[in-house]
Amino acid sequence: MIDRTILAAAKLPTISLRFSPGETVYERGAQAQFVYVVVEGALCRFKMLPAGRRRILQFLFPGDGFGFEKGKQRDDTVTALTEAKVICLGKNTLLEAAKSDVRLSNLLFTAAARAAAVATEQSNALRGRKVTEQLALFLLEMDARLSKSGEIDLPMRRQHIADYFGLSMETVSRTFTAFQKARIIDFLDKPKLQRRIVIRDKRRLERFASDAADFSWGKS
Amino acid sequence: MIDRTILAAAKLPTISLRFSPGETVYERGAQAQFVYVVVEGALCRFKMLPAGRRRILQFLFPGDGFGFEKGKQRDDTVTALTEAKVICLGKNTLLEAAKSDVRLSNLLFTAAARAAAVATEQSNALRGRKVTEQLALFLLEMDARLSKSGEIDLPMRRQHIADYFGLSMETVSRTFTAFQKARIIDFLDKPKLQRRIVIRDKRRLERFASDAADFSWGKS
DNA sequence: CGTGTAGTTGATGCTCCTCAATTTTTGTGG
DNA sequence: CCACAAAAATTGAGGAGCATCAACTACACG
Repeated sequence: MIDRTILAAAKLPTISLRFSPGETVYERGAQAQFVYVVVEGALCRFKMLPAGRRRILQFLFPGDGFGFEKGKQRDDTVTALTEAKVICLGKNTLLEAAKSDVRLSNLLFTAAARAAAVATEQSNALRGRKVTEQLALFLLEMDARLSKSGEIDLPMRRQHIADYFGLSMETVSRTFTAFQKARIIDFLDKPKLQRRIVIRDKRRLERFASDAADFSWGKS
Repeated sequence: MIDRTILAAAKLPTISLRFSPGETVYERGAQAQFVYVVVEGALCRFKMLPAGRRRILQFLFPGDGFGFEKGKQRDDTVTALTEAKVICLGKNTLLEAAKSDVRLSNLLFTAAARAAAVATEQSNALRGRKVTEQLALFLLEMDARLSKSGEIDLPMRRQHIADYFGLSMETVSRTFTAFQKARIIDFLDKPKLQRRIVIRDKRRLERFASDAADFSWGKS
C-alpha cells in the first residue's frame, strides 16, 4: 500500500538492506518500527497457522511496499525468497511528516484507498473459482510482473503457491502438469526445479482465467 | 472504510435518504457522486457475475460506510434488504475539504488503512476454512452486530449468505439445520421463514469457528 | 385456494485433499 | 567430477466435502 512514489515525496532519508534466501525481514511479535519497499528480488509475507501450516498473504516484488499495517507489533512475518534488496524508513518519521504536509497526507490516503480496493478486489477475485482459473490468473500475473524475454523464473516453490491459494501442493503440481500437457505452458531447464516456465498459449491461458472452462486431467 | 466519525469531523452538511426492501441505492455504471453511511436497517453490496450469479461483497449495517471506492463509475450495486436509512455526502466535497484540512486528511488516511487491513484480514480469514467454520463465524458476527435480547433477526435470505461465501444455498441450509440438530442454535417463529435465530450454545459455536472440528450430517 | 417464493431434504457426481510411492533436483563431502 | 543424502516435485489411489439437480414442505398474497 506504500510505494516508491511516497518515499520519494516524503524526501526523507531511507536505509538500504540486503537479504539472502530464507532470511527474515521481520517476524510476528517484533516492534513495527519501519515501513519497507522492495527494490530487487522477491519476498513473501505470511502468517503461521495452527497445525504447522502457513498462510501466504502476499508475494512481494520490486515496487511493492510492506510493513505498514496498523499496530505496534507485527502480526505477520516477511522472509526473502531470493537475494533481495529493500529500502526502509521509520514509520513514525513518515507519519509525523504527513501531519504537517497535506500533499504527503493525501498521497498516503490515496495509496491506502487503492490498497483497500486492491485487497477487496483480490479477495473477491479468488472466491469460488476453480483451481485452473486461480492458477491461470497466477501465471498471467507472474508473467506480467517478472517475465524476461518470455520466460518466467518463479522465485517460489509449489508449496508456497499452494499456501497462497489454500490448496495442496499436489493440486498445484497436477494443474501445472495439465497445463503443460495441454501445451499451454512449458517447463524449461529441467535441471532447475521446473520453476522456469514459458507461456506457450497465452490466449488459452486467459480463457482459463476468466472462463470456467474445464478440461479433464487424464488426457495425454 | 468511511464512517460516522469522518462525516462528523468534516462538518459538512449531509443528506438523509430512506429505502425500502429491494430498492437500490446505486447501480453498477452510475456516477460515483456520493459517499454513504448506514444509519438504520441492512443493505448489501454486490456484483453480478456471468451466468446470472452474483457475488455479495458486504452486508451493511448501522455505522458502516460505503461508496468510497476509487473511480468515477460505480463498479458494484447496493440494495436495501430491509427498511433502511442512510446519510450521504458529495464525494468531491469531502475530498476538497481534505485538501485544506490536515486533520481530516489524516482521518481519511487512517480509515483507509484500517479498511485495507480489515479487507485483507477478512479475505484471509475465510480462505480454506470449512463451511461449518465460516457459518459459525458468520452467526457469531451477526449475533455481535444485530442481536437483541439474544435473538438474531437475519435480514438476509439463505441465498444471500450463499452468495456471500460462494456456497450453494443448499449447503447453507444443511449447515444451519445441522447446528440446530446439534442444539447449538434454534429457529424461532416458524411462521417467519426461519430467519429468526437464537444461539443456544455460544461456547460450542465459537469452537466451531476457530477449530476445524467436524460433525456428521446424518445425526438426529 | 391456487400461485409464487423461500427453505428443506435426498441422491449423485465432480473437485480437490490426504496418504503414500516414486522421480527429479539440490547440496555436501570425498 | 561422482556418490550419497536431503529436499522438491510428480504421480497414483481412495475418500471427504460441497455442488447440482430434483422433489417436497411451509408460508405469503391475491
